[in-house]
Amino acid sequence: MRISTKCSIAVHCLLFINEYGNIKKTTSELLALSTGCNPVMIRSIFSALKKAGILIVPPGTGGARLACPASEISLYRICTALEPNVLEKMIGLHPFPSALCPIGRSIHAVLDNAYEKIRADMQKSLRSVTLEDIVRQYHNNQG
Amino acid sequence: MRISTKCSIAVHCLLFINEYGNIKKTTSELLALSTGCNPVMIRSIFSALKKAGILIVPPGTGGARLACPASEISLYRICTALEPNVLEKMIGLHPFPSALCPIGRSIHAVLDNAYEKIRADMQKSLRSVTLEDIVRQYHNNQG
DNA sequence: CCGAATTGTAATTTTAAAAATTACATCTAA
DNA sequence: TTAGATGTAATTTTTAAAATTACAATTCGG
Repeated sequence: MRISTKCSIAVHCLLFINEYGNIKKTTSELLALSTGCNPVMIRSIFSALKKAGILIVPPGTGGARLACPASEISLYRICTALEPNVLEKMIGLHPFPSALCPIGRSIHAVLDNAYEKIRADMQKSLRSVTLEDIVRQYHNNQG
Repeated sequence: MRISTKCSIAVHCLLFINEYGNIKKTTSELLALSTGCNPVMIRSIFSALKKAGILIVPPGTGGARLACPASEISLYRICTALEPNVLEKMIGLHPFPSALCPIGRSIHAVLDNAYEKIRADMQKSLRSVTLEDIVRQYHNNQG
């Protein structure tokens, strides 16, 4: 699985809430309109962000708001909130190498070793970008 | 799109050819057996590796062999041979943000800016692992 | 306390992407 | 010339992502 569009939708919503959360009641309906996806998708994303301590979502009434400063919300936190094993699933393994072949028997162990390095680098990279950076970029863009 | 299983299958095949290419005629049929996928998939992967200057595939007769030293074949070269825009497709963008919303209008530009950093880091990481490393790991694993 | 507006979530359907299969033309060397 | 390969297009199957439907639970103004 790639890093799905959910991550981009989540960033979109968090940015929206950060910028306009005080002047608009940020409901799943409103954010569905803004992102162009459906309200159930938004609620499912919010549910995951809530569990991860990123977002406060008052049930019943609308008006989600950030649970912590934007500088503490990295892309890594967002991605793993939405899909805990995102890095493991990022690079696909062929599921049925032959046990009759010496390469087939050890390929998964060998690849895991190589991919582990890629995953560690990717984690570091995803940690290095925060919602704060994205907010700054949005402001520059609005210039 | 994630980095598909094609990349893992390609590494499997290249490792096989590097280790046993001189004592076995490495046909698409044989590698299909070893990897557990079908011969057409192998031929399609070989076709891409051939165009990228990684593999020599004599048409008609079997017996593919490496076109350059294992130390020059990085995971990045393999991945991009198989799917040129692999990094661009790695993180999904939601396709229809609303043009009526200020966030909706600029979200793609803002995300592209953030994701570009992730992609650059990922490229560097994928470049840092070569078939030579994987061959070494295979030998360690064999004891 | 009622009811409109909202969140929470399970179940289902639709859509899109990955992989396998089929088919057949082309190439090579014995 | 023929058996055993590769090359590739077209189709089908399988799997994963996303949308939709449905409805229970929550909140708060009146």
